[in-house]
This record gives sequence, structure tokens and C-alpha cells, in this order.
Amino acid sequence: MNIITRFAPSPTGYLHIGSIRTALYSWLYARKYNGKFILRIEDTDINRSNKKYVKHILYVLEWLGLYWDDQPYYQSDRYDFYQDIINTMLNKGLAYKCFCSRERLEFVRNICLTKKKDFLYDGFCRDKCFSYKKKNYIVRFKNIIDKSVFIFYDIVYGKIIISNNKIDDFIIRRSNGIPTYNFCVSLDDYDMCVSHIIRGNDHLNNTPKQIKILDSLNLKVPLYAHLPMILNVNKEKMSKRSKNFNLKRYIKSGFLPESVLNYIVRLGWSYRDKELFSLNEMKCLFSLEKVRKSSCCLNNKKIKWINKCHLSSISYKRLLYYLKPFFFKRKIFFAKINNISEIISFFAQRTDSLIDIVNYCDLFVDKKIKFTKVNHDYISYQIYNLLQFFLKHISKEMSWNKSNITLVINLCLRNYFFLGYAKIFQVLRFFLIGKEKNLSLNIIILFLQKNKVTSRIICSIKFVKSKLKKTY
RNA sequence: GUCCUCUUCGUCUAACGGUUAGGACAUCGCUCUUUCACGGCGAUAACAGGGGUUCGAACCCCCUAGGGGACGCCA
Repeated sequence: MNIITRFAPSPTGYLHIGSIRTALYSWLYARKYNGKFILRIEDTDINRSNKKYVKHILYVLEWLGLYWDDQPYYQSDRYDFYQDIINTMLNKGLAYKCFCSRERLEFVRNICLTKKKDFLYDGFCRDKCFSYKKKNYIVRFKNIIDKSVFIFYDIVYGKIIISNNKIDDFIIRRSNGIPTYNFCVSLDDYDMCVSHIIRGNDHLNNTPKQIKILDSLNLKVPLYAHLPMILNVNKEKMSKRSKNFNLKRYIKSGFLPESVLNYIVRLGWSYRDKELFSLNEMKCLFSLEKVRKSSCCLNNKKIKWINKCHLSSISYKRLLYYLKPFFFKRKIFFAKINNISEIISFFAQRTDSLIDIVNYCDLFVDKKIKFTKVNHDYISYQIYNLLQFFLKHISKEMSWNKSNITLVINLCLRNYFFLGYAKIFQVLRFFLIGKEKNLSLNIIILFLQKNKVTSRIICSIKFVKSKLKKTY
């Protein structure tokens, strides 16, 4: 069997984690079996569809590396194809024109509501022959009326049984001439030879309608795999308009694409005790049969941990590729840091976000240091002397390595022990990078390198001296 | 309301009738670091409830409760 899957978003909002997972699972399944993965933009809602969302969808898929085969398909390009089939269905009596006004439908709906019944179309126009040529009509699918049950098998949920009398003569073409979702989807999936439809379980109830359309035309029905919902932290359905779960947020927060994919592949699916997957491993190990049925919700701390693991194993070249936009945005010219690769590699081993790496790099850029709020305790002759002492010894001829740097620090600790160890560390850290609590001091000194250490300390000494003059 | 569906540590999950209910994140200890972190070691923590079936049930069946989805000229 030739495996063809598709991702079919509607461009009416930003992609959230749930839709990304649908895309990922479809992509993985196709790639695992050397099949095809199709992207189809479902833009039949002319009021809400927006080109900016199409752009967003393409950008996100590319960023994640979920490349599709063929050109993306747009349903709005295919109206002629749909229209032909609707005409055939009308001619064959598989569908009929309905002239019911919106008002009448609303009226019937309200009656059902007060009777606490399901709203199903009452078939008012079903068997009528209209002689007048009213233009304003919709086209409905002519469902078989009986009390039988409709059964289909879902790869994830198993056997699904729905009573036939719960499915009405649903609309397949609107009065504006544009066909509706259920119609377009089923025919496109057939036309594009989609073998496996992988999508959110909010479509479980649509599936019988789509199968019925295909059955009525004697067309082959694909296999279905519905995925459980991913809920937000409050266990609610995620909205396309909510910014919190929009994938852009993850990109901006400094996550790698492999981390995002790794995180979401494990929502609803697992492989033994394995937590970390490369894209290739996912491809080999993924299976629809192991997808869980129950919905799950998000955990931000876990994705951070996953990002940390991937940051520490990613190649330097790729890391730099993903870091560059962040450097650019912060206007940090990392060319100014001659040991940049050493610094980046070091922090990639211990941070959980690209932003953190950039923040650390930022500490080592400039020769001079700008202070924000200075602790009053730091403006004293003792501190002044400490800085002088530190400068004198750190400036000596020595090879610039961690153990030699530690020797100098120890020397300071011994000579100025009366200040307290913690304070000595804080003071030196502050006058080197402007922060009291941050990295270990010898790492700071090591990465700043001799020229920046001396220039920053000289600058600090001048600063303290000027403050002392003012005070006394 | 009707229909569909789901329910294992706080969270993501393992278990395919026999386990001390396993792992991961988080949390909390301890430990390395003369500071920050990283790391290492450990601990707490779950079968929604009630009935069956069975020698034996987290697992099979029924009921209840709770969650989610669908019920549009949205997709």
C-alpha cells in the first residue's frame, strides 16, 4: 500500500501545539513508510481565511523541518472540481437543492432546543420539486433514512458506532456557491489518494458524513486515525487565537525545532522508557497503534528540560544557525568576542534556552562595563584595595587557564578574608560583569580573557575612586 | 439536552489477567563545588468510585461520577 498522509489546516489562526502534533504524526507516518506527505490549505471559509496565516503555516512547517511533497494545495483553487461533482450528485439524486431560509432553519433549531432534542434538518426540501428558479439555495447531501447504525474503524479509537438517524441531510454547498468542509475534505482526500487521515478527534463526528459522501459515489474510503486532544494547562481546548500556545511563542522563547518536536511527539505517544528522540529516531520508532486515546495537557518545564538535552548535543554549526537571529535581535556583535565558540559551547551544555546562551554571551562582549545600581558597601577603601590587589596579580605573566585563575582568586581570599568569602566573590563578579549572582568567578575571568578583565577592573577602580572622592 | 469519547503519581507516560504498579519532568532532601549553577545520589507521589467475571483484575463486563469533543451556510 502506498502511504499518503496529509496535513490540512485552515488558515484562520495561528498553529498551536495540537495542530503541530497532527502535522508531525502525519509527517512521521508518511516518512516512515517512504510515502508522501501532502499539505493542503483548507481556505473555503472566505470570511475568516487570511493570507497571513497561510504564510505562518508554511513558515512554521519549514522551521520544524516538516517538509511536504508537491506544491501546497489550496481548496480555493479547486472550486471547479467540487462543482462538477456536486452537479453529478444532483443529477444522480444523491444530493438536492434546499430553499429553506436561514430563518426557517433557526426556527426548527429552536424547537429542537426547547424539546431538548438534537437539531437535525427535517428534510423539508428533500423530496420536493421546485418549479421556480430561485437562485438562493443550498445543496444538501441526501442521506439514507433508516434506523441502522453506521460503523467505521479508527486506528486509534477502534470501532466507532453511530446511529444513522443521528446524521442528517447536511449541507455540502453554501448559498454563495462555495462547498462546505465535509464535502471538500472527503473528495480532496480521495482525489489526492490519501491513504491515512490523521487528525484531531474533534473530527470524529465528521467522519461518518465524509465516508457517506465517498460511499454514495462508490469511491474508496481512506483509513482514519483520530488523535486525542491536547488541552491547555486549564484542561481546555486550545484556541487558534490564543497567543499562549501559538508555536511562535516557542520559537521566540529560544526552543530548538527538535526540542519542540521531541516534546510533542511524546504527548499521546511513547516508546518504552525513551524520552529523547532525534527526528530520525522518531521516524523509525513512531507507530499509530501506540497512540493513546486520552487527552493530555501541556507541561512547560518538561519542554525546557528536553530543550536543554538537545542544546547540549546539537552540532556547533546548527547551534550557531539558530542563535544568530537572537544575537541579531539583541544587537550583539559576537564577532567582538574572539573566543565565542568556546563560550557558546560551554553554555550550550548548561542552559535550557537559546536566549540564556545569548544572555551569557552578552556578558563577555564589551571592553568596558556599565554599572546599574551599585551597592553602597562596594564604595570603600577596602574594596578599592581589593580591586587593585586583584588587578596586580591577574595582570602578571601567566598562562590563562582555570587553575592559574583560581590561584589568583585564592590569593585575594587569603589577603582579604576579613571581608568574608561570599562578599569577595560578589564584589569581583559585580565589577567584572555588573551582576553579583551569576556564574562561577573563575569561568567569568577565563572567558573574559586578560584584556577585558584588566580593562574592566581598571574602569571599576576609577569608578570607585571617583565615588570615594565625592563621599570623603 | 442528545450523540461520540476518555479516566494510572502534580504533569507526560509504562503495564497487552499474576510487577514491591516501572520511567521521565516537576517538587523535596543529601552531595560535589571556599560563591552561582551544572552534575551525582536519594525520597515523597498514581490505578476515579462501586458492583460483577476469574484461583487471581489497573487490564475483561456493567453502573455511577468526572473530564473532553461534536451537535453551524466554521473547519
